[in-house]
This record gives sequence, structure tokens and C-alpha cells, in this order.
Amino acid sequence: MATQFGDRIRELRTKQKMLLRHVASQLDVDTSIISKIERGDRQIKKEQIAVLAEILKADKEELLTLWLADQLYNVIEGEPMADEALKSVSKKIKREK
Amino acid sequence: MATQFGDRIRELRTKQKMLLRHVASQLDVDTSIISKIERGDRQIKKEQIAVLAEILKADKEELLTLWLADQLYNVIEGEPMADEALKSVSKKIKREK
DNA sequence: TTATATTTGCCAATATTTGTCAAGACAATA
DNA sequence: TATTGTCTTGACAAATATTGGCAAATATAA
Repeated sequence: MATQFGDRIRELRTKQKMLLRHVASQLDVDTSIISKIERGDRQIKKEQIAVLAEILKADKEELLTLWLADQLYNVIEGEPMADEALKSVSKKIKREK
Repeated sequence: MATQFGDRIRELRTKQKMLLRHVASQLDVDTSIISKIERGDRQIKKEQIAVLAEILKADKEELLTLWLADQLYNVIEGEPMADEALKSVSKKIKREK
């Protein structure tokens, strides 16, 4: 299962003609980790997102938003009550503002 | 930090004058676990929700929805991009239907 | 083919989650 | 005050999940 985050960072990387190992060495992990993250096999750790954004010269907030959306999706995937739960949370954070 | 789920099941339990140990023994866990779940100190396991709904004679879907909302909230709590991420996920699940 | 890039499966280390137990807080009441 | 029953809390161990590295397999390009 692909992730929005993974698809996006692969797009960013390949458009800049960077190799997995370029990203990997800067993030200080094995090449295979980046491969897995891009393909949605693994989730990147939240703290790594900002670093990755720098490496890819990408907007940190954009990547974080995509990552959050993936996390949210993991929670509600396949849940019949997903819609209700999402609405409830939306209301809650609006109240908080 | 209280949870919607915890608040609700405590309400259901006390209104029926059930004790923590009544629920605990039926769920086959220690009393302290139920206490913590009600107070939001711990998350209940998803598989336990249906069982708990039976114990409390509650609507399974209602409890599951509350639980999902709590999980979603955990993901986006304190995130500036929470709103965007939520919208993105809502759209995605609508497309899926 | 050869060389390079990416993917995949598996492993050990680490981190997180789960439940138990024991001690303590609290309220009701004898 | 002492006792009883309920609930709460923290420390701990066991079970589970996550993480990254390695090496082999597979793709891609020249």
C-alpha cells in the first residue's frame, strides 16, 4: 500500500536526479530504508521529516501534512465509522482554536 | 488527558452501578486496567471494544467511533497542519466509497 | 554482459504496549 | 478511630511492534 508521503518524496527525489543512497547517507540510514519509505512499506519517523525536507529542498509543512494524513488513514482504513470519527475530531480541534 | 471513550464507558458503567471489578473480570484483566482506560491513561485494545460493549450493554459502533476519534486525535494533537491533514483524509475516504 | 540502482526478506536491537501486583488514597460507616 | 470496600497509581516483567542493517534478489541502463 502506497502512501501519499512516499509517493511525494520519490517524486521530489527523482526530479532532482538524486539516488536513494544520496538521500540515505544524508539521513544516515541504509538505502533500503529509504526505498521502503518511498514505497510505503515503512513509516518514516516524525523527527526525520524535517531533515528529509532539507535534503529534498522541499516544504517541511507539506511533507508533514502528507505524513499526518497517512497516519490518520492508517487509523481509519477500512472502518465503517471512519467518517463519523473524522467529523468528531474536526469539531474538536475547531473548538480548541 | 481524558478520552471520549473513557468518559463514555465510565458513564455507562456507573449508571448501571457496576464496579470496576465486574467489568474487569468479564474482560479478563486486572481492575487497574479498566481504571486506567476510563481515565484515559491507557488505550483499550481494539479487539476488546466489542467485548466491552456487550458487558456494558452498549452500542458497539458508538464505542468504536469514540475510540477511533481518540486515536485520530492522538495523531493530530498539537499539530499546526492538523486541519489540512484531516481534510485530505476525508476526501480520500469519500473517493473510496 | 557488466555496472549500478533498487527492492526484498530476514535478523537483532530497541522501543512500546500490555497486564499484574502491591501499596496508597479516598469515602462510607461501624 | 478503625474497618471495609472501591478506586488509583507506580514499578515491574512479558509480550508485541518497530527500527535499521545486511545480504541476496531483482530491475535498469549502458
